Amino acid sequence: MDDQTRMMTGLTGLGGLAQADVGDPDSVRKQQSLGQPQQDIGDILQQIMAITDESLDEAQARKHALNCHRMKPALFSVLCEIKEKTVLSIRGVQEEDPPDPQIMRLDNMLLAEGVSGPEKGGGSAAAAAAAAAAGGSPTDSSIEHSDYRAKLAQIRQIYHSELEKYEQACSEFTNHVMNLLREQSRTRPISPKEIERMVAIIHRKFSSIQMQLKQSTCEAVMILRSRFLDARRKRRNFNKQATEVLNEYFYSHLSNPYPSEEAKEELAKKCGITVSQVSNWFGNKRIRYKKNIGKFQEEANLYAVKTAVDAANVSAQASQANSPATCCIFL
DNA sequence: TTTCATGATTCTTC
DNA sequence: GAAGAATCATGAAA
Repeated sequence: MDDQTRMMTGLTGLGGLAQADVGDPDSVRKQQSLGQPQQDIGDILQQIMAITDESLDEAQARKHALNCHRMKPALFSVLCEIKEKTVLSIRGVQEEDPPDPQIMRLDNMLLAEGVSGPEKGGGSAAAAAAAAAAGGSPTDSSIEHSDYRAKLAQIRQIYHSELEKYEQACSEFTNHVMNLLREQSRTRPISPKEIERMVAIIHRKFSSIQMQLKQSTCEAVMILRSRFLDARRKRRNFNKQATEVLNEYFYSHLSNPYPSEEAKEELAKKCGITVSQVSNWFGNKRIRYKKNIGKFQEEANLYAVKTAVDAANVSAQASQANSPATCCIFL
C-alpha cells in the first residue's frame, strides 16, 4: 500500500469502509443480500466502538500524524479545489450584492439630520428655520430650538453608542469565527477564500441588525421633527403694536397694498416678526378686505384719521422747527 | 361650548 | 416666485 492509499484509508477511517456505506441501510442490506456473512457487520460495529474507546491523547496523536503526513498538503489542496468548484461557485454569484438602496436612504437621511457623520448644524439649522417660521417671541423660539437640539443630540448619542456596540460585537464574533476556522482548516479543507466568505456572511448579518438600528433612529428623528414642526401651527396673535403698524401701512397704501421687499423688511423689523409673516399677513389682509370691504370700512376710516393726525403732527413739528424762535434755540 | 378672528399652510394661477 | 383663494388650526371672547 503506498502512502496516498494509506492516507486515504486514514481519512476515511473504519479500515476502508466508506462512511456512506455505514450510514446507508440499503447498502448494508445489499451487502447482506449478496451473501456476506453477518460476522462482517459485527466487525464493523466493533471497530466503531474501538474508535470511541480511543483516548484523547491517542486521537490527538493520530490527528498529528495525519497533519504531518507528506501527502496531506496535496490532498488538502485537491479537496479545497473540489469544494470551491461545487458549493462556492454556486453561492458566489448571489453574495456579491450591490449596496442596499434602503441602507443608502437611511444613511443619507441620518447624515442630513446630523445624526450620523460629523456633528454639524444640520439638525440645529432645521430647528432654527422652523423656529423662525414659528414666529413666536424670540424667547419661545430659542427654548424650542434648544429643546430640539438637546433631543437630537440625545438620539445621536444613543445611535453612536449602539453602533459602537454592534461594531465591537461584530468584530469580536468575526475574530472568533476566523480563529475557529483557521484552527479547523488544519484538519478539514477550508480555504482562505471560504473564511473570507464566512466573514462576509457575518458582516451581512450584522449590517441587517445595523439597518434596524438606523431605521428606528430615523423613526425617532421623524417623530421629533414632526412634533417640533407641528409647533409652527401653534398660532400666536401678533402683539397690538405690530398689528397697528401693519394696518397703518395697509390702509395708507390701500390703492396698492403690496409692500416691496424693502418695505416688508422694514415692517418685519418694526413688528419683531419675519418677512414671510409680513407677507402672510398682507396676503390674508388683502383677501379678507376684498371679501368684506363693508366690515373693514370702519377700521379703514380709523386708520385714515390716525394717519392724517400723525401727518399733521409731523408737519406742525416741522413748521415749529423752522420758526425763528426755534432757530434761535439751535443757534 | 360655540363662534369669530387670525396666523399659517397648501394648492392654483399667472 | 408672488399673489389669490381655500382651508386648517388655534386663541380669545361671548
